[in-house]
Amino acid sequence: MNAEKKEQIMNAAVELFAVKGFEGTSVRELASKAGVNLAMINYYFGSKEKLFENIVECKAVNTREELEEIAKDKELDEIGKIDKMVDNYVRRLFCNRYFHRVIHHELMLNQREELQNIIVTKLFPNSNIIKGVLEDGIKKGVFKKVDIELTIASLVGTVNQVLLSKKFCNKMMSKPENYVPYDDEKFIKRVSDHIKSLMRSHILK
Amino acid sequence: MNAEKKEQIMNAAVELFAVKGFEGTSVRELASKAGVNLAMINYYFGSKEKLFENIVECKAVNTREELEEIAKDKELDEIGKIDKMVDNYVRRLFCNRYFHRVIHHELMLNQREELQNIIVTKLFPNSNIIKGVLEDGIKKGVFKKVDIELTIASLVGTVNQVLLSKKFCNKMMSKPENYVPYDDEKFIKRVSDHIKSLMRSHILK
DNA sequence: AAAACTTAATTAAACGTTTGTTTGAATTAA
DNA sequence: TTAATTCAAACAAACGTTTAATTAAGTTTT
Repeated sequence: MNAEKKEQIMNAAVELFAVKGFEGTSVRELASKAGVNLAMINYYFGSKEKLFENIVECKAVNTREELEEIAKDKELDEIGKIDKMVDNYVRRLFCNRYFHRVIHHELMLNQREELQNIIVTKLFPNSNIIKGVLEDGIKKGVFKKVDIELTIASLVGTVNQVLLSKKFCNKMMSKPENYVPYDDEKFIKRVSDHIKSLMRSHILK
Repeated sequence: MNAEKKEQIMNAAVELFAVKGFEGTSVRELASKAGVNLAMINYYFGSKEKLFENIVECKAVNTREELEEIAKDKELDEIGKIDKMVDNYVRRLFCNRYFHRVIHHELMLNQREELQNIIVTKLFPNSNIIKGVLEDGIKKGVFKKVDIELTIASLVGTVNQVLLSKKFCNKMMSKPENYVPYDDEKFIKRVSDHIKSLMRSHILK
């Protein structure tokens, strides 16, 4: 197995799936972008759908560990943990925005049951860690008794909102149409700062 | 032109596009669901893509007027306006969740430039009205000097987050897999209340 | 009011492409 | 020599769209 060529195909696929969707991407276009022969995709992955599953399995970097480390850090208080998790989460999503789009795209559709289950079981533990920190803070009396689940939805949803539509994002931010906000370090900080401030005022007593 | 049959086709299309995506829906499946002959779709709309454009033009109910009425209401103070707008927005999106999914889906993809422009020009004025209220509140000194654009992103993003993936939503809310939260009046109120509380603590001095 | 005519709506069948996938020969690597 | 890789070509199936024939509805003429 040529691991390098497999990588090439997967990278091309992530970008195409993100921009055109799974159904909107043909294997010919995909092969062309990856610079490999059409038949190589089925040779390596078995089918277009198996390629998709392979991508989700591979590219879902183990983010749980990073978050768990923050959750266990005894040098941080509850709000400090939330701050650090937000920074971590925003940065990671901005970096892997193509992959994240693919995931989000797939979650929206009710196709490919199998794939949905893989995604949910990979994503769920992450939000569970944040949930734990919120619960701790409430128990200790440093956080208000907020709606924990929806607080997480606000956190995740805010990032998604700016991440998922460049056009709408630029219009809202009064940036030119061709501006790419996702590589702009200042913009990442702006989003991070906003969410942290939003969370602080919402949960801090 | 048989307006009733046109409606049938559009309604079937919205639901299918929402669940399977535009590319993932075949005109045969669509015709079958709408209970019309395959050729009727091109007879009435010209093409599958024109049908899509037609849906966006037709179904985008003029929500601007409702929001503008709230914005102009002299009986309400700034935070009262925000409260009412949130209620209005959440309820409307939950009611038209299929259509909203289609819009969101299309905004994510960078296909069909024409269609994207239609959508953005229809959606943009809405967020601009909310923006106006936030600016007024800040000018009057009753609101904190928050990041206005990202505050709107949080508002919209929170609703989207619970609206766009039933599976993830149910998992997060510890509901059974087959539960449909979007018709549950209690759930709508819960989301509304959360966002209002989030906004109040974030923007109120 | 009936018949003749005209236009609109509906249909099954077929159109040419494109789709994902497979094949079997050619090439490369071990 | 053997096995793994690469490739052009072909596969059947599904795609969006069009066609030409038929039915229904509406209008005009007798």
